[in-house]
Amino acid sequence: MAASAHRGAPLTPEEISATALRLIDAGGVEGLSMRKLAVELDVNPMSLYHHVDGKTALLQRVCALVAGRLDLPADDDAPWQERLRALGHACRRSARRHPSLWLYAQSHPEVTGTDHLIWRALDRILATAGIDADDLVHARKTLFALLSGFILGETTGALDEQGGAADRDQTFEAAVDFAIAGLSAFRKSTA
Amino acid sequence: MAASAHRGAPLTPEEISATALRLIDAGGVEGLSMRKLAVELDVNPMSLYHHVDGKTALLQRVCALVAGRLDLPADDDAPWQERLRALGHACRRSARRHPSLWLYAQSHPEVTGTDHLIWRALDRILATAGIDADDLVHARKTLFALLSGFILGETTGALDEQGGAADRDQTFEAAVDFAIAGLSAFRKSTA
DNA sequence: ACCTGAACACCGTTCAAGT
DNA sequence: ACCTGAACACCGTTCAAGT
Repeated sequence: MAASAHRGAPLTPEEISATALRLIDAGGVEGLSMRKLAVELDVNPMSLYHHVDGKTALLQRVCALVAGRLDLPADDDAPWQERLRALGHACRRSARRHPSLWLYAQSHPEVTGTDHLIWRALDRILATAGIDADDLVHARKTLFALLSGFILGETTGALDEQGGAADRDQTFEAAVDFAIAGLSAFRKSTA
Repeated sequence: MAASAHRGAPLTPEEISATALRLIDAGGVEGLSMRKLAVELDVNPMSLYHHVDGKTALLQRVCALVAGRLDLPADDDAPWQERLRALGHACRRSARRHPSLWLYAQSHPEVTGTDHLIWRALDRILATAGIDADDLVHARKTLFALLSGFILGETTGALDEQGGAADRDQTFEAAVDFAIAGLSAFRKSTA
């Protein structure tokens, strides 16, 4: 009845993270438990604690796994508007693939370490856009809020429930246009 | 040792919600349990189930309690920009008073029922701002995302951890300016 | 070294029995 | 009607004992 000894291979970290991600996608972060993960890996629940430092550490690794798969836009010479749009799409794509994990990560930022990859990329885009140095922090945080909130609303469904038969992709494009126009508030401030 | 019979009064819904809110503010939504709430009310844990339909229903009531205390801006003849700003400040104030509840509510929108109060008020403001009817849904959802994301980031601390010694209030004002400028993307679309 | 059973301190919730 | 004890089906995690 109980899970028997693991089949040969000694349970790699990659296997643990990948399986956890699969369970999260299927049943949500709330539905993941160390015990269920152990069953899925055909292993005694307590064996996991020899490879992971606890549930929080496990979730951190899974977040890192997903973050590594983001395909952020290159720093090419495309117009900054396009790169901004591409950054948003990359995040949305990932969030649609792993909704429950994104929901969790956004409520528990300590688990992702403030997403270095994404925000550094955003900073480079804003620099190209000619944002005043004084306002760069404000601009980054504001765009962070907009993107974060959009993905949150899309993931929870709050955005859809707000009525209006509008297509989600269409709304997202509108939000990007809004952001591009909004950035003028920062560019003009010292003019 | 165990909690004895309740002291006289027969445990009103208001008392339950108010006590739950207090516990949430003190120890987070995650830290609230039916059992702890019962101890706090000096009642047997199972007695609660005669007055509330379960933990989810309890959280719904607590959210409604907090939503009722929002002081949203009046529909006066102040400029729409000011009313927009005031709407944002009202939400931020509430979120700062009850951070854990807001965090929970934003990840579980089913618990708030899409916040009718706030979004109806926002719609009225946008109407005053002269947004095209075609774009109103997009505009509302975009502002929803921005406000929601800002409060999320402020509540979790993700916004602060992004470096920059910028004052939070200052960043919020900058975000409102950004939003006001961004709305021009909607106003010009049919011109 | 690696694995494991039992145990601890929790959960939300059900249900039959009490008053 | 209202309350309650015991119980069920879960959690994450510790720890001493096994191989």
